Amino acid sequence: MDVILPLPLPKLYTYRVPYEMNDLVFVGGRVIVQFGAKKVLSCIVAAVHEKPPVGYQAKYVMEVIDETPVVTPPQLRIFSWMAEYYMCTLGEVINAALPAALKLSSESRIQLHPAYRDETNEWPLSQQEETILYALSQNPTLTFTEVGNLLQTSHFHRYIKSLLLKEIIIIFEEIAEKYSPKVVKNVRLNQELVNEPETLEKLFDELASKPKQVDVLMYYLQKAPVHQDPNLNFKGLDKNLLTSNPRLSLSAINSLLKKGVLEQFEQIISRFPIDDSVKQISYPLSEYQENARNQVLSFFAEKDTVLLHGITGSGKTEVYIDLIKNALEGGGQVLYLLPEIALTAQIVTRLMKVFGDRLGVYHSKFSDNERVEVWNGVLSGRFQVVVGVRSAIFLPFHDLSLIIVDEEHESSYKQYDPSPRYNAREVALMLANFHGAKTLLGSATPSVESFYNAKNGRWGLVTMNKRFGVAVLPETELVDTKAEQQRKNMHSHFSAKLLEEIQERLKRNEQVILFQNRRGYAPYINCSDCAWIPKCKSCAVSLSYHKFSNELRCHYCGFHERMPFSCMACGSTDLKTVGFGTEKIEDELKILLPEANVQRMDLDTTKNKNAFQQIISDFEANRTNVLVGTQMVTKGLDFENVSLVGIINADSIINYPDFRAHERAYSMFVQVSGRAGRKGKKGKVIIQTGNVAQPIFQKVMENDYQALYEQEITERQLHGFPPFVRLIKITVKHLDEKSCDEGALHLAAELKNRLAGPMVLGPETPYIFKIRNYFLNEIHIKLPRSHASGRETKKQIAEAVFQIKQQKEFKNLRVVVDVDPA
DNA sequence: AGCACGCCGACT
DNA sequence: GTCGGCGTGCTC
Repeated sequence: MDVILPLPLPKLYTYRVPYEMNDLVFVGGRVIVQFGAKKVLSCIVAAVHEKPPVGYQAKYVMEVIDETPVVTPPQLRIFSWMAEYYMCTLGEVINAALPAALKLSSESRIQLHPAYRDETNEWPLSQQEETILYALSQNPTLTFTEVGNLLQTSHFHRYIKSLLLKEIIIIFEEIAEKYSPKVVKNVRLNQELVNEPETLEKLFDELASKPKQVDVLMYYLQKAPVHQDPNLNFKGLDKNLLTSNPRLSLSAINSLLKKGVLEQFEQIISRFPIDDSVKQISYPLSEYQENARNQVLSFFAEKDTVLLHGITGSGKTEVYIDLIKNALEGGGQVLYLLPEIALTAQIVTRLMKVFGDRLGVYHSKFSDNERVEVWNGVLSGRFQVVVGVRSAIFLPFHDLSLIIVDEEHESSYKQYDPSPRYNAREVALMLANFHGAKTLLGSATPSVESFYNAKNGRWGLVTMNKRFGVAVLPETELVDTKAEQQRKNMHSHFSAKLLEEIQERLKRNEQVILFQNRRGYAPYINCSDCAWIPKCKSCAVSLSYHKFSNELRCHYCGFHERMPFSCMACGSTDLKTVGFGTEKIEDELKILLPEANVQRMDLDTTKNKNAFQQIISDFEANRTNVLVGTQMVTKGLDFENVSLVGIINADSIINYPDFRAHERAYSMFVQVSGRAGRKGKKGKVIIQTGNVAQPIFQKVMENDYQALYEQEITERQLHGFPPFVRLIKITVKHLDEKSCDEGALHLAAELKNRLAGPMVLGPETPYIFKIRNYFLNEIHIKLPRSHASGRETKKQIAEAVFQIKQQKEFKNLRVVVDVDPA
């Protein structure tokens, strides 16, 4: 039997199945095996066969966990595809796919040897061993981690080994199922009392002197009228319903339980309660939307993928909902993907109203137990529609018929940090292909790649360029900050024009959103006397100043320290902040417009679970006049009362050294502008820039996506960027700068040797050349589209990396391969 | 990824 | 000597 271990190992491992487990093992189920000397872990069965690997005596499977598969065969197919396409191991994909609670892990524990007695011990014991023994006299068992903490060292294994050798302790492995079903305590009437109404009547007579207990019983009978339907008693009532009711006495409930009149029992319930009170509401489509829906459907008759290019406020969501309903009628499952910041309570509630408890929600803010329930709900077919973030593509669908990828252009569909470095949009297309499902990609500002596919006829293209209802497009005005500066019209980062407009909204009791794409107070500080700038010790970046916490922070490694009082280089106390982030904008606005109620929404103010919702509801209830924020304020939030949107510094968004910079900037401007003036009111957008001549503004103001696309596609063709080539980014990391540079050079040379020379670019030292103490170098591969999937190229890359790492001077080189980088 | 093993330099 | 620090290699 072959298993996939949730580790970055390049191959599968084969275990022998004990005879008695033969019938219990199947593909997609979890089994427990021992891997290595002691590690015990759960893994997924990938194949059941009888071919032992070359020359090895196999170990046996220890235990079979599941009675039915947790991973379905179509999932294994897509996981393998991901591993190959994104150049990672199956183990890494599985690891990312399974909710942590489905991954059983072992924690080694120690306890005293049953035969050990303190007084008969003849072994000399070290200080550390004494400490462990003492701890074991207080606790029956200790985990390895606990021992490590106890001794304040990570080298505790030698002491454990020593104690083991002296037969003082024993080790055992504990495997914990981390998923725990939610259990409620219920109470119900003693069944005899239900079966024999006379006994119940008699009971009431007996309780005449105990009015509190009668109250409890009456309440129970009112909530669960068992005399009308005796079956109701099986379900009983949630005990909390009784105990938390202030009109009922707790001691009365307890005496009834004691007497056996009521009995308590436990019930496993779902974390997503079935709420049949939700009436499924359907919104009728407008004629315009219906037309778009029909176009999508007719494209689906001949094409698998359709791009819906619909401007903000054109009512795409209604079209999606209608298409989902349509797909469900055909009996299949539907996956609706949204970027994290767009998956808000607003949209979930809206979908709930239509799909009720057939809808599963997969969000990264969910607890692990909740994720397992969604996983199981999809597996069992309870959830036919799932709305979720990028990781929802891992769910165990067995019969998808439609996938919707909303805000298709969003770069957050791409995962970078832990491998697999996948793009959920691309995986969705492959997933649809495997399931024979259709895919609808939607965006107001499609990615250049997608629009290219739609224009050249590979995909269908449906356009919605009218705003829904009476909503009108906002009016956009550019403010030239350079000119205003000269006219002394700038109050710090605010132009007189912007301030004036904000004040006007305040008077009219309308709301304002200000967008600044950088968090913190200032990106760096600077000594006025010696020009010293505090830098991160581990990364090649300056530290950002965060006023609220009075700290300097590194946005790359998380390092933070107190804001110094004086310059660390010359001792001068004249430290000034340079540049600005959301925090400074908030601060200054509070000073410039003291009457305004300003709130900030960025990564720093939304760290805890409820903060985000709190800020939103404050704004919704008009308790906040001005909302200052990063990208978070740009997505999916519909506020009717917002009539002004200000972009504080447009240039910082445009000026990125990246071939997607303009595309991203355009999309961001359009997205933010979309927040202004919904539902009838004409909104206004003010863009502050030092470069009014930048042609992108013209396109934003005229809402001319086509022009942007034409411009971008020309450039991409000219310079060889996607969609005309596939990009693969190879990052070479090393703790030593010289080894990093040399390793990168060698690797690039090897790649040029193996691949057609012009495809390999670099190595190049990136702008931020060190992160977390690792020096970086980048190599880019440009793979012509004619190379199909690039299978062969990837093989060559893998071999080249392997070969370089064989050389002992590059042993410690870390190589990260990113296929289709964002 | 962990984790063992083994080599090395430093501390008392 | 013992302790703690890495580098290296392996896991059916």
